[in-house]
Amino acid sequence: MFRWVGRLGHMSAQPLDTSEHRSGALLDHLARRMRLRSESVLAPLGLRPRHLVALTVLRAGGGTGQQALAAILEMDSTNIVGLLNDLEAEQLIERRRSPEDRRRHVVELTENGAKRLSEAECALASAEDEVLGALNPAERETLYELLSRASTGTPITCTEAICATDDTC
Amino acid sequence: MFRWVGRLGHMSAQPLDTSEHRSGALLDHLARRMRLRSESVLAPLGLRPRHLVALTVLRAGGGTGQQALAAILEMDSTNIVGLLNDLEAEQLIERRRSPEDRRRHVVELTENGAKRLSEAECALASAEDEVLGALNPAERETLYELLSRASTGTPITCTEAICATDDTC
DNA sequence: GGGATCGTCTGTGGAGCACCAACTATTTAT
DNA sequence: ATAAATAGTTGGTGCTCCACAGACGATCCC
Repeated sequence: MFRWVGRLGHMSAQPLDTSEHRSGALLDHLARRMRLRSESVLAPLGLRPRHLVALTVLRAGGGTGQQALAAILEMDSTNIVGLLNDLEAEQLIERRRSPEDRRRHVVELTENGAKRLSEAECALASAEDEVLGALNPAERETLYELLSRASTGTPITCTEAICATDDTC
Repeated sequence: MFRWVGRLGHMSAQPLDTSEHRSGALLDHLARRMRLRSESVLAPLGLRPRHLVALTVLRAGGGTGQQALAAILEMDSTNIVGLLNDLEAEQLIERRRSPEDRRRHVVELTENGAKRLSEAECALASAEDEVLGALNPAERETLYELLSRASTGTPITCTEAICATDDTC
């Protein structure tokens, strides 16, 4: 509620009363639960969770070089190669040389890839039902919308150094 | 928008038009991004991301046996031991023998643990700002609330076999 | 007493992934 | 034109996470 408490009196701490609502741990927890279920569901489709992440990112913002992709996925670019090799072997993505910079490989989802991704998402319905069972459809949609925006947007509007000061927190 | 399109005509497929909104991949993606940043931030506090997950779960629903904890975290119970050893070594949790079943170790967050957890969440502010930069405070709170409910609740109210039928999806 | 259960310890193996080094193809700067 | 920087690829190394199995003591239940 109030992140500004204590700013005025310069009182030292009292971090207990309103615990900061950080989503990190919950994100981690739910992602794990989901991933465990996804693995078995995705296996018959020849995919792994991380393939699905890559495909999803590519669908959201395709046509990027694979170095940019490495930045988005925050993976080492050398490992991206293997990942894309898997996907290209099944014709889910295409690597085309960029016309304006022929060093660059422009990665794009193929029609096949979009279809496979859809199938996978479809197959994950029951897994999601288990993990997000406490949320009704409208809430799940809200969740999706928020996650989607957070994932693609990432504008980092202001790097306001609020918490970077010396204060106890 | 319309998830009910095509339900009436029993047309076969067309999975392309409105792709199912599955949060799994996005969850995975964001959790990874967050975890990468968390590691460096949490290190000076002597914690790792998975410790934070455990502490968060314990704060939400403490006083459980560690086998129950293993079920919640969906980890092997043998690995829970090491995780709790780490936390107990720093007096962030306590293992007390259950009075009614003395085989059981009831795990609970100590005051120290709650404090450390708060500090960690506080320290993660900048990390979260980077990852969830596209969301405003209200949206982040909504996200937190949804994740929290999904994480703790898990009642799996109705196992309505909507999608379990033969239909293409 | 006998069998099942909880927690603990140890070890093993596979998977994910970061990092390093070397190489090619291409662009850009001097 | 030559040098330096960049994009991608390949191969290898090593660390961490984690599931799984085996064995053990303590305890509960029948």
